[in-house]
Amino acid sequence: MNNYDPLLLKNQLCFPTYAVSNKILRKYKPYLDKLDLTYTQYICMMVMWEKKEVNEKELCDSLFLKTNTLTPVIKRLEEKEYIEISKSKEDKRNLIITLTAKGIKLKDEASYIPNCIKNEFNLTIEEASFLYKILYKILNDNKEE
Amino acid sequence: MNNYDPLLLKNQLCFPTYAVSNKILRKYKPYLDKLDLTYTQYICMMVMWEKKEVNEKELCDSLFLKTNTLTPVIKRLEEKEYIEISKSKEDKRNLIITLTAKGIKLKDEASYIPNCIKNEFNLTIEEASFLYKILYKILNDNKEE
DNA sequence: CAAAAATATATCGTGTGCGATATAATATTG
DNA sequence: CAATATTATATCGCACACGATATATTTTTG
Repeated sequence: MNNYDPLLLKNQLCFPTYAVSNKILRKYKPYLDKLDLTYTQYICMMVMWEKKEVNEKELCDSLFLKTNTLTPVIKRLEEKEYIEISKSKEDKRNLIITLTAKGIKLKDEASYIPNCIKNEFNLTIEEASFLYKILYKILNDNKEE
Repeated sequence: MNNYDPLLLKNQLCFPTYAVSNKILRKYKPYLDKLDLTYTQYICMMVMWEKKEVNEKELCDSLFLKTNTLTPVIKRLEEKEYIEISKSKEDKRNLIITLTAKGIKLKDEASYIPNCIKNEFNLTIEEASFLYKILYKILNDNKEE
């Protein structure tokens, strides 16, 4: 009597997470295109707007990504002059990333985006806050790492 | 008194969705590597295990992806002989994708994966089922499309 | 204080995911 | 029934994300 098949797409929890993430990125794209930013560049800038100065490790930790992903991204942001990159004098392994004046200005141009995105989705406050809570529970759970 | 900044990473709902999706894909990778499958190939195979035969459009719709992503993926699955690709006779635009015997066998080899993945995450039944519900609400909501 | 371990970053190859665009086949419409 | 629109798929270039690996620097340890 046990017909439950865990390999059915509709019985998966991972798949809708992946599909929703893709859908969100597609929603962002037209807005970010106007600023000539990718989503990954955008979330890097969010960290920079908040911290003003970080090393690459801190940036990686904030975004749950690694240097093999972010090194090329911060190079592109440097080319666009939103950040500056330098080596730390105290610890020459560290890369110091600093927000530029142009980078600060970019925040104003991006400020309308969150509200636009919010309007693209029909979630109640309760749904949004539960979703937020559970996602961070997953993110901060380092079971078997 | 309004200090709420929507451009703070921690005030975003999109970011943890994206980060959790990445985290899930990283969890899958070692298991899927053993089968020489990527996650995208894996979810294609899930559709194939269920439907046995689909056209590319149905596959795209099932996975919320487009042909520019899936055409190369199904070519790789064909090279691995898990599926066969042919043109429909009734409508020559349609690509018919058929599960092979080798593809059917692969399901047995993959059957242990869902339980392994479940054990990597500490969610209660209630959390998982709420998360599932809300993710599909987002996926099936075609507001302004 | 020298050898070993740990840390921070860089580089490489692979496979997505994306919008834009092209093409061929079918359906619709005047 | 021919012109037009729609549909299904393919191709292109770009920017991730990923594990594996390499390198330089700092810290730890015997």
